[in-house]
Amino acid sequence: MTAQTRKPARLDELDRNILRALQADAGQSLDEIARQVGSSKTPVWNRIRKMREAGVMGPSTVVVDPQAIGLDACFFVLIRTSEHEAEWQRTFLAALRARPEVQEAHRLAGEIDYILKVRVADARAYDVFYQALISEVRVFNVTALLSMEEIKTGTALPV
Amino acid sequence: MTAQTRKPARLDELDRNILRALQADAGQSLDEIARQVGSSKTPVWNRIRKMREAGVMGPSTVVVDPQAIGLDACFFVLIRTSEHEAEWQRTFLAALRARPEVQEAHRLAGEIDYILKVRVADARAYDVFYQALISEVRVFNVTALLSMEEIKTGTALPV
DNA sequence: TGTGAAATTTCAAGTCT
DNA sequence: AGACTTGAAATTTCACA
Repeated sequence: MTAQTRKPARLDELDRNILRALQADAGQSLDEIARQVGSSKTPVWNRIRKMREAGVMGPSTVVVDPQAIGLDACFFVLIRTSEHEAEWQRTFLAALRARPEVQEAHRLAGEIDYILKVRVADARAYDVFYQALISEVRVFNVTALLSMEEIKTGTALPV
Repeated sequence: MTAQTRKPARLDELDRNILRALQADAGQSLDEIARQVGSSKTPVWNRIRKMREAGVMGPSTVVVDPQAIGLDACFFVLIRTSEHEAEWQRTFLAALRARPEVQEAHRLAGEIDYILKVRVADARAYDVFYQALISEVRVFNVTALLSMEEIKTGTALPV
């Protein structure tokens, strides 16, 4: 159920064009997409179905402006730990998954063990999050990097 | 055109519920959403329109599985620079925005000046990206953190 | 504002070239 | 395989409470 699941999934040029169009705007009609990729409704629709089933694309979502809902602060958190037992890791991952302010979490290769992207209302709210986290699980060293400006954001992949 | 645009946008409980539903799955029908938030089609539709216009939510997109399109490597790149002139920054930002492998870029407070999230096919492709970047713009120090496992990903905000 | 129903589009399948 | 056709369901509009 985790990590490193191989997804072969051969995609041709038409598939990639469809993905590009959908990433730009998933709310478009089939006709528009078909026109953009230079094909017709039926084949486009069949390919979308196939890619959905293959897990190439997940459900569609809307991107919400964080500031509009009062989430003005974004931190990247670098975490070093001394513990590497399975049990510790299990608790840690569960804690991360349970906290909605953690937008992203990766286990890393090298000196730094984990990196998190955390979105909160302000610095005060980050401290609350931080205190809660270190009380739940033992970590060796934590560095928080505060974002001053989002230069680029987006989930769009170069397909 | 950049940074720190204030978006007051008063949202009530119904708005927030609608956002939650749309973040979970933007492909749902109006009827389903209305049922979930305990309202009816037209008011829900009006609020969605209003929030779209206000920029609270952007266009809907699909999340594409990176592995399915051969993007198996994910790096977080920490960048220190000695230059802080406006002209240098302009060039640097333009370079980041132009490169599709850069999924995210933030200007930071503190010792580290920038953090990037970069998605590429493999370590070799990362090196190509890295060489291209440092040939375009002078940077003092670059640290690349390789992700071994994506514990949590997603754009869903806790609205 | 929210409600209910009408008209226009769009989806999703089946069939045929 | 891709193009036409069709029934069902969705979106968007409009008049009313």
